[in-house]
Amino acid sequence: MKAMKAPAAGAGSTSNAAASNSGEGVLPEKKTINPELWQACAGPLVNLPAAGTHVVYFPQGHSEQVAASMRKDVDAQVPNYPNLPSKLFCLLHNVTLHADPETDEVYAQMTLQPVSSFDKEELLRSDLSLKSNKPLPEFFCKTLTASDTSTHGGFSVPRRAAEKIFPPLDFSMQPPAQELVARDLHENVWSFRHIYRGQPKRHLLTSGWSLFVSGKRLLAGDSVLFIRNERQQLLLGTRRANRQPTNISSSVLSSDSMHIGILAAAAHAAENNSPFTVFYNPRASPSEFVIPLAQYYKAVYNNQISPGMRFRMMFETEESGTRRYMGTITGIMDIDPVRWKSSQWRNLQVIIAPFFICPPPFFRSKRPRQPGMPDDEYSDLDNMFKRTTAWLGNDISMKDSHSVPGLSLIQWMNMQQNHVLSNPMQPNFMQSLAGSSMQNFDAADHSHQMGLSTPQMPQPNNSQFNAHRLPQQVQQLDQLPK
Amino acid sequence: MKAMKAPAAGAGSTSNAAASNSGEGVLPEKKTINPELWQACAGPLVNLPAAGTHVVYFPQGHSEQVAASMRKDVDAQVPNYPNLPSKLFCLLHNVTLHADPETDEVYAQMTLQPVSSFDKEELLRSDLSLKSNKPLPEFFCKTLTASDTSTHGGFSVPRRAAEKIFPPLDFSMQPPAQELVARDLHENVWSFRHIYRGQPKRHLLTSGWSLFVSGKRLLAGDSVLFIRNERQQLLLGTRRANRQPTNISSSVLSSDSMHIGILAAAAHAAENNSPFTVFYNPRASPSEFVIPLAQYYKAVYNNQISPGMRFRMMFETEESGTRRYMGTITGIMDIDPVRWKSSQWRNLQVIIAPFFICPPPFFRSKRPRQPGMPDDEYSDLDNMFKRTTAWLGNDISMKDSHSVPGLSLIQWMNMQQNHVLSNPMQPNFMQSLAGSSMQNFDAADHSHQMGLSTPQMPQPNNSQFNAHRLPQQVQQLDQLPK
DNA sequence: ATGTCGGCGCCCCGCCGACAA
DNA sequence: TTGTCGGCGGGGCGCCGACAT
Repeated sequence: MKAMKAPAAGAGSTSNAAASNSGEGVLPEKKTINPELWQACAGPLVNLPAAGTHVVYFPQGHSEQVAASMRKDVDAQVPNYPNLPSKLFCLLHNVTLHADPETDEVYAQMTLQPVSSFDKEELLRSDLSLKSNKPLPEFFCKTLTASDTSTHGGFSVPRRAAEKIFPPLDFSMQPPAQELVARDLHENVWSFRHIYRGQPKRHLLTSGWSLFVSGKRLLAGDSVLFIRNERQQLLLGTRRANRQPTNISSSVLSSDSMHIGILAAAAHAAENNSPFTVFYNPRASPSEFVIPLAQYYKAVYNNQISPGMRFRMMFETEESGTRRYMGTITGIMDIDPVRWKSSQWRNLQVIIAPFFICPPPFFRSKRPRQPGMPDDEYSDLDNMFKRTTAWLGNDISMKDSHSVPGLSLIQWMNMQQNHVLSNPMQPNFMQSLAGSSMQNFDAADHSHQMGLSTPQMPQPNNSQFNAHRLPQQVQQLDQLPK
Repeated sequence: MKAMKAPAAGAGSTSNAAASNSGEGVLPEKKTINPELWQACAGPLVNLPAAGTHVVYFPQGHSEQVAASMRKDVDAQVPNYPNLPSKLFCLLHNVTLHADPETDEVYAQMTLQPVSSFDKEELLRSDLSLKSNKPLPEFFCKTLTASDTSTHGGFSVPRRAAEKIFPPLDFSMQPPAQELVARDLHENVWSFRHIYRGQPKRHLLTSGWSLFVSGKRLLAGDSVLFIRNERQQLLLGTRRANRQPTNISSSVLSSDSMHIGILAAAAHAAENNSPFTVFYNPRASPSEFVIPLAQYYKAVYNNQISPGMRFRMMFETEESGTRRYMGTITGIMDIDPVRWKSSQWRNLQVIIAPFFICPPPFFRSKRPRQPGMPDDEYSDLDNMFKRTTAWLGNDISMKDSHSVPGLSLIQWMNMQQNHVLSNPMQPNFMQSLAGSSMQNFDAADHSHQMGLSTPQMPQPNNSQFNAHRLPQQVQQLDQLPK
């Protein structure tokens, strides 16, 4: 069997027509980023507002993103901007998608213009844009193993993923094989030899794979994802596991100046109602800080937020799916009452528990799974038990299975640090938690309310719910640059 | 002859004691950067002020550095800061040296505190710090050829460089060879096999070299430099040729916000006399924007700046040496009279000519050269003729060879765009020019003064001096991110 | 179903002098 | 003096199934 020569994978692809060069135009040779691939790399919980609609911008959240990117907290050198409110109502002029040419890290550039008022029609248009999300195309996401990234061999494709995403093989060949061609976020073309061989039989990517690994500088623990779009084309993206903060920018600007720049730019725009530009990095930022106006209104005016209230939270799984958890509000207070008084940014303290509707013990899913899709279901439920029982103990009784799928709460209403830790080895947890979406709950059963006296610092062992809580690890994970 | 196995070049070196973590502390595992190596990588014209002395800070220049790093000019979205003067007198609390862990790009972090006044003693101390620069250690710098960076072979060491920098070989061996061990800016250890072989005989680095090239991701055109310090240790650094702007930071902060951040941070510090932090990137910044106080005073108060005045300008050669050129002032005006009125930043328009003291035609230097050292002499003078006659024409008469080595002018007094272009194929020219140092001249002979009516836009062909001037190319080179 | 490893073929990395600029 | 290339030997890249989990 002769090995097929890898046909110049990643060879210089010509850039697309430079169309989306509005607004800032930092990168002169801007390419058009495929929106589906961008969304897949960003994760299933990320939802960008639509251009032309109205949004709410939170300077606090923007500052948090910089702090996370710089692995440095906001410090006291930053001056106060008394005329800058904790939220700005803005018209979102423009949204362009980007990807770092070195790391493939996805981010979005938004041009915002503060507005002093808006009418009902604009609110409705924002509401409409919430529902117009077409379903994501088929894709799968796999975390690379040591074997996948070593120079010793190729890439082992999960069976269901290969059958769902890749073109069907011609099984009359021995062994069945074909050439796969996929484009990345920068329109670079990568080609792989896809072969079905071995004993037992399995799907493998061989020729071309090592060029991809070395070209993208992938390491074990990073993830690769393949998409088949509606035109049956293959797209592929990556996600880095080791989220090193981009301290590269520290060679240009001090983190203090960055924070000042964000606040001063927003303050200047707010005073003059002039447009300004922000960058949103969904996988570096703890939370979304630009949210649709309708989402804000539903959260604030359609619900009575109070301690004891329960709601649904969405978390991202390792395979880029989603999973439900339950959050219980334990307190409402400003996270920074000095600088940002009466802010709605992270003003809820929450504890989190896994969310079951009707979990039969040791239930094993028999129906066909869809590993890559945001399933929002209970596939792999035995695994879930393993993880949850490890930190919640065995004496949990979930009585609140009667969920009321209520109105959407907004993602920025988030717990501060008062949450039960899931698996400390799962760094995605904090990030997913921060980006979680919420749905309110039947608030009738308040038997599990914590009633903490000092909500910022969780009191251990005052309830079965936080019996295994580890405040130091919570603290530590909070400071990860997720 | 058996090839020596490369002894794990670049294997994980342990970080030094974290000492210099004052001020910002962005990088927690800060290493102590070797000052001599940092200086060599920064270039012979870079001169950092000493900590504890007084300096002058120019927000305009700081903003220019960001613009150069972002490949984007300052635009109109930046608000005015009427209370921010064009220069700030500051106490320089702290200077720490850094190097980008990815690219080895050198930069310095400075903590400045604006002062409302200073006394004579502080001015004298600043003056003293100007003279206390001990001579640089021996080093050489070579631009890598295609053969140097290809996987086909090793590194060809220039003969004089090897003899001057490397430990002497034992010529009783056949062939003479030894192992070289050198540390880079991050205290990583690289080892090379240094061998003297071939017909004709030459110095080569073989085993270990390719690991260095791939580890540093060096390409043909990049430069590598070796230093032998006073303890006979080898240090090595790199310089990238393709100065791609660090648009990585654009995924965090818009360039507008960066400019605003710089100006707002300086304005806030100026109002409160509070400390602030800046980063100075000598090879990305067009000019130094933090200069010693004494240097400023000498330039402003010891000289009568006027059109027609001549002075000496220092340029960096490709081999990291220096070369003199002559500048003639053709105009004095604000570069941005709206935003920065009466600023002394780049308020001189200058034309440039090569500087000869007594150039014998087709003189060929016979004395031993020192390729790496800042020679400030006329080695390679025939080459210089080739370059200069190509753009100045043949009818140049230099009558001003009687130089008066006057007081130092400061580097920020710089031409705007009104200069004769040297070799368009030499991208270092603009950078060196921007970082040039100046010495004033005998201003008696004004016969070559340009007397331009519209100084910003040079009028072609109104003098023998700008007969070959190419404004468009000047413009183009000006926008390079040097 | 899939992660890891021994086996091993062959490509290409990398050391050599020839040769020319 | 030094940049490039043909020659060529050997290390490691990369394809294979075995085997374990």
